[in-house]
Amino acid sequence: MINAKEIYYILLKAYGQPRWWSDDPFVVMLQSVLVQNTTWSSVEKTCAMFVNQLTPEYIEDLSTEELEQIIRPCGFYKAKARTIQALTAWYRKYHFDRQAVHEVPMPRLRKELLSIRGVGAETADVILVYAFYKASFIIDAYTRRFLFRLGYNFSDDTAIKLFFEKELPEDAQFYGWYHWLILEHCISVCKKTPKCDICFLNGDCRQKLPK
DNA sequence: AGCCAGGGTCTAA
DNA sequence: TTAGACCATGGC
Repeated sequence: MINAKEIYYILLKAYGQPRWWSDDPFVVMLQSVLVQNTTWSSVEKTCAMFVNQLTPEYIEDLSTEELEQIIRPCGFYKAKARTIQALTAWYRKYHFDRQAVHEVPMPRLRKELLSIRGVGAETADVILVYAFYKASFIIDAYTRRFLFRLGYNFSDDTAIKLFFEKELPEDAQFYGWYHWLILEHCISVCKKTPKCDICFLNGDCRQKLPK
């Protein structure tokens, strides 16, 4: 069966140099919460309303109600507003300094993020990788479906994480690129065509996961 | 019209 | 420890 590295190079060849989520760590934090169980287009529209004021200082100055109204189109707006405020407060402890966060060991950082209500495994890993360059492989719905289409049937996310992390170099940039390629594949191909050359299973890229 | 989206939390068994 | 209910809006 195809392994994690082989998958990466197939995707790389198909889609080219992957992009990074955002070079701004706070944008990554905000968007990773907003995108929870929501479409990316809603996130983009919401972020456009901030008009270059997507800074932690600006968010801090908003009342909870104001923040809720701004992010409303992304759904679950009460929960997400609370989470964004908690994340911002967490980042303040590091003086909004990316380097200061980066210096903290990954496992401790991950625990800190997971202790924030509204931040689960995926959100924490997105923030770790794309905002702070820490290597923790990101598993989302696309990753699960993609692997299933390749013929894998993992019991849970722990097994998936191991599948990637045991074989790949412990490299945040690599993890970030990998996740982006899976995304690129699922959005550009799986959603638009009934078949593709990369997913094997029945040749149907749009099928849902069992259970 | 109903289903789904890059999730997370809480609860009951 | 796991399955299911719930959170909410917008797009198709």
